[in-house]
Amino acid sequence: MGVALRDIIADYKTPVSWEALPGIAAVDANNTLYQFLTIIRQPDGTPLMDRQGRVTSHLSGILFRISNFMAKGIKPVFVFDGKPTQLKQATIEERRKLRDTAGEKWREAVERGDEAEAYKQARSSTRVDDTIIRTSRELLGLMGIPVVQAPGEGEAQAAFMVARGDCLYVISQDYDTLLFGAPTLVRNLTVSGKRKIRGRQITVNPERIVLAETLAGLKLTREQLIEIGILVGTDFNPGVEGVGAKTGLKIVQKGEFAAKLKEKQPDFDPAPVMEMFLKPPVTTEYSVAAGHPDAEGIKKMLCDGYDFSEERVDKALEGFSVKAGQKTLESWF
DNA sequence: CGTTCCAA
DNA sequence: TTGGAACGG
Repeated sequence: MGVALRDIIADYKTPVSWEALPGIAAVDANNTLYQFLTIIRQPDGTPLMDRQGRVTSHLSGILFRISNFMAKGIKPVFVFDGKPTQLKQATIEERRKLRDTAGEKWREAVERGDEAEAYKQARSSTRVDDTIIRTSRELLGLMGIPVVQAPGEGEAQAAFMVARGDCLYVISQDYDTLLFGAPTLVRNLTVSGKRKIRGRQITVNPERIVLAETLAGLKLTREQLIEIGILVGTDFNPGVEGVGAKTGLKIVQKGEFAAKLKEKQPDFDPAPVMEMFLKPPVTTEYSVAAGHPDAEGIKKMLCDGYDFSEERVDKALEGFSVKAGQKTLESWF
């Protein structure tokens, strides 16, 4: 998915404890929903569904994660994607094809009883469609979570909101927000900290990446970081074959970005992509103020509408409303 | 992913 | 009490 800068950013990630995170956080909504939909599945790949067969994985993810956020003093603002730019069309089309193929392979794997393959293909067939967006927004509204509609990329809008000081950091798994200028990015903000990767269980801790520290450490300007992104490939351009983050870093540090592109992709003009990261469409028409959670409304939607257990929803709401607006010990100092 | 269950 | 397995919808 996101721009593959992991290998050069690794040294500038610092573990961060939950105690250091209270405040307003700009959540990359599409990234979060995609994550829920890919991961909250049964071993054969079937997502959580109500009795009518409507997918509910995202609703489960939102309910429990936000309940935990609230209990820890993290006030999320969900930022949704707007209209994709023309630059992204090729990527969108490519992803659609991959999803469709995966959907077929999933069905085939289920038929022949290959559970591991079914799970893998099901994940690859994940799509954050209009229904997922609509139902997520409905639940967030009932929870009193502010929602921001980005004019373009949600990641750009989230970065902008942090840069303006309206939010403390962006929550996303992708590094794209750094290219969009997010001063601080927090990854792996999950409660359990445990993840099963290929049968192995590993502990994943929340980590913080400060853009200024990363640029200083790599001796780069933000424009140069974007240049590396362009070389390895972004949602807006395919990248140069055989160039990863480390090679890209070397090329850019030697000042050979333009020359390398001219050599490998003579017909490609990187200026519009650079422009997209430096001056993306964003809006100041938003509010990060949280509303009051409507416990009855949430129960009506989830329990009556989507067959959630009332007991579990009640429990999630408990941590929610009790701690909402309550000062954490940390914030007194 | 996050919660709950259950064996040790 | 703990942590891996099963469940949730």
